[in-house]
Amino acid sequence: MAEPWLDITAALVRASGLVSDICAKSAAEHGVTAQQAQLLCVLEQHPVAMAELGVLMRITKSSTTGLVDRAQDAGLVVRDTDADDRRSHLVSLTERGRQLGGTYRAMVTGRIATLIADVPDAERELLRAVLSQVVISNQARATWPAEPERAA
Amino acid sequence: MAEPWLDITAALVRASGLVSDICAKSAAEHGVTAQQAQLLCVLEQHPVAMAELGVLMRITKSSTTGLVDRAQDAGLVVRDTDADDRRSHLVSLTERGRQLGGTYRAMVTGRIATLIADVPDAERELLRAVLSQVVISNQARATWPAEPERAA
DNA sequence: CTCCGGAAGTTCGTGACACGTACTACACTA
DNA sequence: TAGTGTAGTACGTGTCACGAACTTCCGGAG
Repeated sequence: MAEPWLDITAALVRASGLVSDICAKSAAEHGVTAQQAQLLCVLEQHPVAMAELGVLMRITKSSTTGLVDRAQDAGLVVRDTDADDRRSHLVSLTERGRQLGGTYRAMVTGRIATLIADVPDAERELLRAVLSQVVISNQARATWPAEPERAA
Repeated sequence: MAEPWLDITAALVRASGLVSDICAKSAAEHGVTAQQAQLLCVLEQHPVAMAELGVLMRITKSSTTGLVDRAQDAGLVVRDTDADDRRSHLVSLTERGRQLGGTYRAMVTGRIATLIADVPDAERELLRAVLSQVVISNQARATWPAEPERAA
């Protein structure tokens, strides 16, 4: 059968689904859901208050409560009361959550490397640069950690 | 604050989330869910049997039944018995489903055009070509229609 | 010091959507 | 005709999203 031709919208939407499926599959292989895996990524760098978590993940307060409840039940995160404000809780990773998040990210990274293995280095770097600029300019959710700005 | 540096995995995962959010928001503005919008896209070209729908959308038979039930209740699709095999149903779009699917895709297309408005044409074409090749090579779910192969 | 408005988070009810299991109706083959 | 397999549905379960209402706590004004 003839290979289909994809315009930019089709390419981006289908690529989005492909990457999303890789994340979901990798999460399932770690015994967690895609949402829990995202939570672990968001918490990777430092503890975050519940309200801020909801903002970062673009979900409501009640959804945040449920997601953190289930992650806590699974032993992946803990809630600590903020000493300065007893209304507020800080959510942080347990050792188990940190380790699982690490191996999850390694698995996703490996699968993405396989996905783009046939893309020449120059095109891959352009893909990286263009998508980076697009997600930064459009305030994409930070559901995968970034590195600090590196020297040129 | 310093702009973060994203490697290829971070860029792809965050871009995936961004595009997914555009689809979800556009679907909600049409009064449907993201899954229902995907269903309308899959059915856009021709009616599909239930079993094949599940395969195309990468969901189980029971999930397919539920999704089609809710879309049928919303007046977006109909089921027809296959004359050759009375076990089988073909699912097709209603006029309302076809129209809603069309305006949904136009809305997503417009938002994606805005997303990449600042990307130079040459880079945009390379992005399109690279992502197209990646999604075709990796059998991404066809949750957005393609055009038939066009003459060079 | 007291009171009020607002913040932080939880609870509850609801609905979508995913899965697996078991079932019914139907098709095909020996 | 009987046995095997297919197509789809019903049911139970769990996750995850939302909005409304609630409790606890904080900070500022009077």
